[in-house]
Amino acid sequence: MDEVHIRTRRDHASEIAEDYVEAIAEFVAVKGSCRSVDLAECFAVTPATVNNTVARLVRNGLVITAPYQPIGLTSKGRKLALKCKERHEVVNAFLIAIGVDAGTAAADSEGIEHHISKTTLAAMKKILADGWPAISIAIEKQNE
Amino acid sequence: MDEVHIRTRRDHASEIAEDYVEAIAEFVAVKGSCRSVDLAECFAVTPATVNNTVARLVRNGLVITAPYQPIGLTSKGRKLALKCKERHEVVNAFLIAIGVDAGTAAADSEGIEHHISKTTLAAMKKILADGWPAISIAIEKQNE
DNA sequence: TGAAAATTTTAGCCTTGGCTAATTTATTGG
DNA sequence: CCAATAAATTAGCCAAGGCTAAAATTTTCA
Repeated sequence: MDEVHIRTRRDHASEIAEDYVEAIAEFVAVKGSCRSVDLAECFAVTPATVNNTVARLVRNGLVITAPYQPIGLTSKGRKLALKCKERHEVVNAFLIAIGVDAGTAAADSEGIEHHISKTTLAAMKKILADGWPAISIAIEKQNE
Repeated sequence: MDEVHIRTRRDHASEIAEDYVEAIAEFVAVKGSCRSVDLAECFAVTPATVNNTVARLVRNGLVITAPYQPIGLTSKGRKLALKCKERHEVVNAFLIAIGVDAGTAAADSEGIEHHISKTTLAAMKKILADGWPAISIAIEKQNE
């Protein structure tokens, strides 16, 4: 059991980092640059919190910025952002595929994405690409 | 976007509480009582951390205990534990159903469970009970 | 241009959830 | 029964991630 919870804790430590790089990449892509005020609005936190968090991400080598300047990603940050974006989109699409409404899917995928392993992500992608796996319950029920 | 992240933060704040009540319920069920040492081993944290966390859960009305005594749940705690256990089991079973191996399913469901809304949980349960959406339609058609 | 507005930063505070080390209390075996 | 061991608590530390309030900087527009 331990290893499981150790991973969960590790996942959590990187959740905010992942959310930030994903958002920064998005703002840069959509409006050309990313500012503190954008992230504050996006995450519903104060500018002070953004400043604090961005400083940590700079220390971690994910983000580059300078005082009163826009916020950008390092190549490491861009790489992470890309991975997260893809994973996020897969989870979102998958939730919709299993019948969850778009609004709920968007909300849930935001929380879920950070806890999806490579294996589970692959399983979701496979289903999105190839359809459902071998039929079990439904047909068995029908055949009873 | 904001509301989504506000919910994610709220979810996270209750994650550890949920994990603890779930574990406490499990220890009580399996071995009759729950001690600090059980939780420390379960979550791979030090006894000091367990003490600290349990004190918080007591403040929050989920847990009852006394110095050097076993750790139990309040009725509020039991109710939460039950809800979490069921949700956890659904997520786990669902991951296995989509083709994820049991070990990965166990690990991923641990992190995912806290971010699953009622709606998504219902979608997973429906699939576990009735089979895949597209297949169901196919069978319905066959039965026409 | 220069004053008001917006943005960013700083300082100082808080809770959560970790840790170690030392102490206290219970438990167990000789 | 009491000493050794195990378990639990306490004290004090830390980083993450929030906040407010005030100061500094940049931007905007009259």
